[in-house]
Amino acid sequence: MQIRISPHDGVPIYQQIVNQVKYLVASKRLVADDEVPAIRRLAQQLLVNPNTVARAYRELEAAGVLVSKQGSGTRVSGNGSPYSEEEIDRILTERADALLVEAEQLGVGLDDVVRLLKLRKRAFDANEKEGG
Amino acid sequence: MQIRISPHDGVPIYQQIVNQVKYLVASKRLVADDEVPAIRRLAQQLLVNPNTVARAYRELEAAGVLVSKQGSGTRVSGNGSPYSEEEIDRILTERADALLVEAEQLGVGLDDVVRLLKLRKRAFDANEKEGG
DNA sequence: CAAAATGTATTAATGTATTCATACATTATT
DNA sequence: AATAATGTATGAATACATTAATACATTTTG
Repeated sequence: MQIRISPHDGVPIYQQIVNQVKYLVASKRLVADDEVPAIRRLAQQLLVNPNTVARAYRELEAAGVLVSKQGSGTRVSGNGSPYSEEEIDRILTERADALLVEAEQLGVGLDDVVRLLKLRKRAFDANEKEGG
Repeated sequence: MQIRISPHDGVPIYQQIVNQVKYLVASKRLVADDEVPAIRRLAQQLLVNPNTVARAYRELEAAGVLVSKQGSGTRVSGNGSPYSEEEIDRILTERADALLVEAEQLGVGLDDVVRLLKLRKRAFDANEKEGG
């Protein structure tokens, strides 16, 4: 699994792992039932303590991205997120508000924000079949 | 100044103050040259240590939102953000990507995200003349 | 059944962030 | 000038987050 961490980036290692796995799933590089590396194996690959990877996997499981089974391994979840419609709306509204305030503060209008969002979405989708 | 903090919300007090002042400015409840409460006064109002408010004001000054002058007071800045076009683009791109990954993860498509964003923007603008 | 691989749980060590106590410097006010 | 108001700076106490060390439980594999 292609993951790169920056040990002194300010953002915690386990969080970097979470973000990148989410990205891999969102961009279809990882799909349902794909197996992810064993905790100890990824830990060795990243030169990091196994507990750090375990924590990342645990959070990803809580987010509905992965499913772990003791003795067996960890795989990409087939189901969607474990959140209710209401929770999803609350989460996204919160993020949307933060983005709007930030943009306003930086002098960027709604139209430009929407434009940027669509641009990034395209860049995102373009990556679906590449890489590996 | 209407600010409410939740001391044990998980998010730091100084950060809550920063967020809310940014919100007040973004929604035009505070405009250029408006004076904000003195550090000690807001601290007393919020039942918080003056240094906590001082830190919030310091960060807001670094973000170009406020301007402090020793002995005089603190006011809303007239100028825009202190960031270059390049930095603004980098900041917003980062946030946009995070939002897209989150939405994808939650099973929400681009169209719905854009719809939500426009909805929130309207709710935002509707508040410009109210409150106080 | 035994061994090896996997995830899980508990506790401790360490680093970082947050808040506070206190003193200082500058400006406005009288 | 004196006083009071303001923001600024420094160091310590405390709390929190992150990572690590170690042991445990479950499942697979032979």
